[in-house]
Amino acid sequence: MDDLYFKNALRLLQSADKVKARLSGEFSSIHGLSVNEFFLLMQLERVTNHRLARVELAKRMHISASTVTRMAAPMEKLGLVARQADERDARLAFVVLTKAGLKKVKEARATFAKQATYLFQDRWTEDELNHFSDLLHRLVADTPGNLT
Amino acid sequence: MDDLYFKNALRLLQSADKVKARLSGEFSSIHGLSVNEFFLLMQLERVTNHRLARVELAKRMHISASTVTRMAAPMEKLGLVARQADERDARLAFVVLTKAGLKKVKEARATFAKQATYLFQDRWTEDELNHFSDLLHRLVADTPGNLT
DNA sequence: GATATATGCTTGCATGTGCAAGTATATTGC
DNA sequence: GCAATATACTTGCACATGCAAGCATATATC
Repeated sequence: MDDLYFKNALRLLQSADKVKARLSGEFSSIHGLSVNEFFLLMQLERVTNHRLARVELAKRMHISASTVTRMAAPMEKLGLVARQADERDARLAFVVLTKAGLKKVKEARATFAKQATYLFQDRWTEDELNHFSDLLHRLVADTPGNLT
Repeated sequence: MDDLYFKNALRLLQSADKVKARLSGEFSSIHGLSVNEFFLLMQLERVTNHRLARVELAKRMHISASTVTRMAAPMEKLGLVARQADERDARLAFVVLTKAGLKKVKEARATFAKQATYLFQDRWTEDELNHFSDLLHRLVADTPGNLT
């Protein structure tokens, strides 16, 4: 069994490396967004009021708080997100999705979907896709940042 | 079907982010190696003569050639890998695993295996693991750098 | 054999990222 | 109410990484 654990973890990371490398190039050149920035926008999109505290965003994306600060800054300059304070707790600085950000994330989603299609289409059956989806879900089901 | 493609690609990347974040911290503190450095050593370990040209290593790891150059330098200082020239083609600079590197990769493999165990043990059946492994394999089967 | 093109590697630069420390605000314990 | 602690965020630093340019060598064309 140990070998099976090892093999699965390794293949998971290698597959993701490959897919991410393939996505990254084209993705950023189309929308001026990195895949990670796209993920950040999607986190905001799916949540009530389209806003999250920086710490919460960090947890959901498995990145550090400082990275959130630094990712948000350029996107704020582009007008995709805005900074919003909390009335009760002056420490909190929400990242909130703007109208322009909402539009951008919808466009980027189409690109991501197209790339995903290239990855699986004509090679995977619907059954395989459903099963794969279920198994992957088990790895992220308990994660508050699961985007699916 | 489009949604299914999208969901699978997204879950794959999110799962990997989560697993990698979890691995990274503990892993580097134990062996002084990053997960990526460990992957590089494993690429060398599994290949004839334990050596690869930098360009070949880059392809197999889905990283740029310059990254290989920069990853190899510190590991060379630590004595884990060495530089080796080709007799026929003076452009080639192989990265070759040393005896110390071979020892290190075996130790690190144990740590990786332990972490992988935490990930799946008590939550996944053998059937599920085998099926997951097969499906992941389809994503990397045609990749020369597949480590499994 | 000389020139043009291709290939392998390195380096300068810009950007992304985590950790530890610093600052500001909240909460807790007394 | 005040001191101690905890939390949210930012910033300095170190390191990782890709791209484009540069250099050296190999291969192709003539």
